[in-house]
Amino acid sequence: MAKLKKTSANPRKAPAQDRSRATVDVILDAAARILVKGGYAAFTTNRVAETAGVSVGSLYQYFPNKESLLGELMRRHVEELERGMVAITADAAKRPLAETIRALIEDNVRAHLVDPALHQVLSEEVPRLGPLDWRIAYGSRAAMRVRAALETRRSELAVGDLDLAVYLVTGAVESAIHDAVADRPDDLRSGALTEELTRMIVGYLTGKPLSARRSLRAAAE
Amino acid sequence: MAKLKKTSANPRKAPAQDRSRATVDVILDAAARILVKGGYAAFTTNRVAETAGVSVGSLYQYFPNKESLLGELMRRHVEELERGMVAITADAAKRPLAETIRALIEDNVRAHLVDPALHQVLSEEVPRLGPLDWRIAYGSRAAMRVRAALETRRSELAVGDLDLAVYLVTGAVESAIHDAVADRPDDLRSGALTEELTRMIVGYLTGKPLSARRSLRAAAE
DNA sequence: CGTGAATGCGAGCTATTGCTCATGTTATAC
DNA sequence: GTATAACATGAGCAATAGCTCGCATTCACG
Repeated sequence: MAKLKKTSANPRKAPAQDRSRATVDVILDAAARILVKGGYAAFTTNRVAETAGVSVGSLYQYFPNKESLLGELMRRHVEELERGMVAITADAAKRPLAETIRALIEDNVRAHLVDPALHQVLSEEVPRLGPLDWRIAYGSRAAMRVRAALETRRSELAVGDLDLAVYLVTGAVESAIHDAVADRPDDLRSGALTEELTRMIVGYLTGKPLSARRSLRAAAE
Repeated sequence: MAKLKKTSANPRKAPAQDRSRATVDVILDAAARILVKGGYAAFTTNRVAETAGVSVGSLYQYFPNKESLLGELMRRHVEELERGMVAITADAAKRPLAETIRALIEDNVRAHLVDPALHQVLSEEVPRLGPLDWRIAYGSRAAMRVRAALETRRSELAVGDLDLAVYLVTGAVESAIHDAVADRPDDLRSGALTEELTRMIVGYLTGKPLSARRSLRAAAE
């Protein structure tokens, strides 16, 4: 294996014509398919090019190195993940806390059910890409949004250190849902996991058990 | 890179003399050091042998392939992780639920503070080793133990699906602590995270907020 | 058209890896 | 002391890997 030698920080050419934009897409599609099918071990630039039906040369015309391929794949994924969250946290001040939290969890579940296999490989098997890694960037941005949302309802909260609480809560939700994609897909789809998670989080944050949950759910719809 | 060709399921020789037992240890030590220092990318059999001060030949006398090196490293780590948990869950019937849960969390924190760097590389960067992977095996055994412990106090629980609850709770604890090793080491060491986690979990499981927590902690000591 | 730029090609270079094997050295058994 | 098994060595093989570069093809546009 030639050691990824940081090929002189090469910002490769951006596609200008339609033909090349299609090439870029076809390459990324192939990359995703390979990751899903064979994991990171199968992810070689030669194989990606072959699967995409283009030559390695073309691949390296738009991606300076193998790492950047992963980077772009991750970027696109995060974009999708963040869309919903922004909308929900923006409305936090107008709605009851429990409702916002349930909405966030539901949205997270929904996002994780889109191409779950790729999502999983990307976050479990792909080596860390340094401090610019999407997981870190996404995680901290998500935490900031949730923190801001919770702050609009500070009086309802029964936690001391809000930062710590946000850290705990976002981490728990993210990881529970993420793991459940592989381990408990039925509970994910049925909403059972959403239900329990919501109960756990709301109870923790407000200090009061969320018992009238059925009615709350009805009210939210 | 020669593709790990499952070298004919070779069970290598086990060390018989003291000299060779020392060799095995020195190899595993070097392997751990390399993983911690350079991550999985730096983990090559040649480098491990060199760092250990032995030849590759000697390495392959005791480990059939690179994978098995990781396997042994993981096995030793899990052994350490499980020791405390077994003791605590065994006593679950005799103690209040909240106390058992706090003890489990505290023990998990303690375990994660032993060689945290190695623990992290092992669980984040090392490729999955198939269905025999330690993470899966360990996770499901841990879940079984916790489930059995909770069952001895079923009447205090306010959850419907105990399996789901155990899944949620063990996952949340494990991942929160794991992430906190990297993100919030101070909260981990100060006990703040233990405190909040315990509150969250006990509240969720019993349906009652754990408010008199200070006194509970005092009683546990 | 024709010309330069954009795009595409793929053989093959260089580096490195996992692992073997022929050979040497040390311990144990008798 | 000698034979046998355990242990150790390290040059080097086979297999890839990431990536380059000289050249071919296609496009935009006058």
